[in-house]
Amino acid sequence: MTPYNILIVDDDDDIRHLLKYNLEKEGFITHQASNGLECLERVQEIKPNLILLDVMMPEMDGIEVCERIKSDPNNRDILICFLTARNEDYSQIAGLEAGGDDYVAKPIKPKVLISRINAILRRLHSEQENDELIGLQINFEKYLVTKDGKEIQLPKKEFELLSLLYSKPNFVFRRNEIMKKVWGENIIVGDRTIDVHIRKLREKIGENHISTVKGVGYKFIS
Amino acid sequence: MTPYNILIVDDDDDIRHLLKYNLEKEGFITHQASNGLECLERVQEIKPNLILLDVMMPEMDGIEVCERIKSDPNNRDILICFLTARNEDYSQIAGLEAGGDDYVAKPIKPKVLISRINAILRRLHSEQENDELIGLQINFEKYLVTKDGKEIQLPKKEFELLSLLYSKPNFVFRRNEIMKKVWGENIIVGDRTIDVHIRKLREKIGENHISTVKGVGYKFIS
DNA sequence: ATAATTTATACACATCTTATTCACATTTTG
DNA sequence: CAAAATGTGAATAAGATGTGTATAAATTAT
Repeated sequence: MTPYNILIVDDDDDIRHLLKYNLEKEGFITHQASNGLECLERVQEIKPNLILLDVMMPEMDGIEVCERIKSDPNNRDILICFLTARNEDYSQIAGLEAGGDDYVAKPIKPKVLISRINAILRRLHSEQENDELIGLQINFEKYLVTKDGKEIQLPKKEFELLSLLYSKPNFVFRRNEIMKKVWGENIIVGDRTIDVHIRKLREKIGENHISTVKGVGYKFIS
Repeated sequence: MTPYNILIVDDDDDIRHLLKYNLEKEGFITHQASNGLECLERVQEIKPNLILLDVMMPEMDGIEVCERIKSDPNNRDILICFLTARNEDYSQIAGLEAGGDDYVAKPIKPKVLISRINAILRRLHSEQENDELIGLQINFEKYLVTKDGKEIQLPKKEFELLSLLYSKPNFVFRRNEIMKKVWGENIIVGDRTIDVHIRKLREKIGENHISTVKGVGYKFIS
């Protein structure tokens, strides 16, 4: 989890400080710019993940800044969230058309902002993760798993275990559920057996696909 | 991104066609109704995301239609945008009081309308997300709690304790009730155990979700 | 059929998390 | 203010999972 970089752009010092304080408290790294030009410079320097961009600024307004940033394909991963005065209806509309990803109305309520930011970043995140994930596929007929184009042969038990977890990504399977479904009702095996298979699976498909929920069970991470 | 369903309600065929054309060009799915009663029927059928509702219509005017729709709690997620003749000031006011979410003045300029619709839908979107975020959510399957968009993994006992309280928001659970349901009838643990778990929960999900009722127990605040 | 190889299970122990306790601080109530 | 209840920090116990290695069982090859 590398921390997210957020660039705060507003001509009002107080607002910048307010945002800086709240965002850093949440563990974000923040950077500042007080006008459009400065913003463009800093974007090149630091490649932030997200820009909080005031719409109304002297010299160059947020809309134009946004358009310029978005017009550079190198910046297409940068999210832009407008900060807009209430009832400033026009800017909302124009802002979103200019390629903004969201907007938050002033006066800014820190909690709302944080929620919103997390929501935006999560959206980004899940898209990215999905891309990555295309790497792991299960072929039930052929009894094999394809990871990053490479085919991995799994032994029966491991395959069945993985299939089970994979069947409902992110769903936590309890240990006894796993036991039943993979080993069967009345077969009794030792306590550590599941773990050992999980270990082997992790060795083969990578650590970050199966996660442990202590006291409960395991789940496959999508 | 499932496409949005928009119900167009106007007694003027030309306007309906104009709107239909422009909205479908933007990728929305449209439906039609030419009067209030028909509108109410169609609402039941298709549960649109947004209704564009003419204020001046024979038989039943838009205001009344709006009130009827909004009075059904099943429809509370449906947005209503009035179409109103310019300077028809009274209807604007009455319309918004009746529960409309926005209004657009006639004569309708397609571009303006589209922008407006996008803005409204966007607002809906982010508000929904806010709902998700501000109240925290429990996902029993995934065994995790979502707060402000962040997923929090809770240890078993804490999760069970929270689940219990969360199951009846604002209901006060007595200490011995909690004891029984989370620890079981015959398990005996010290006096401070519950408190300590409550403390940890508070550390993780925030102070203001669980409140103490002295001499009785704890409750989850919705 | 037997040896070789792979897969499954077991077990002891390391490591890490979670649960509980306890002594004491703080708050609330009557 | 005293008594009761709850909050808190730190210590400890209990619990669960990870890991290395051994052994059994099953497959496969010879």
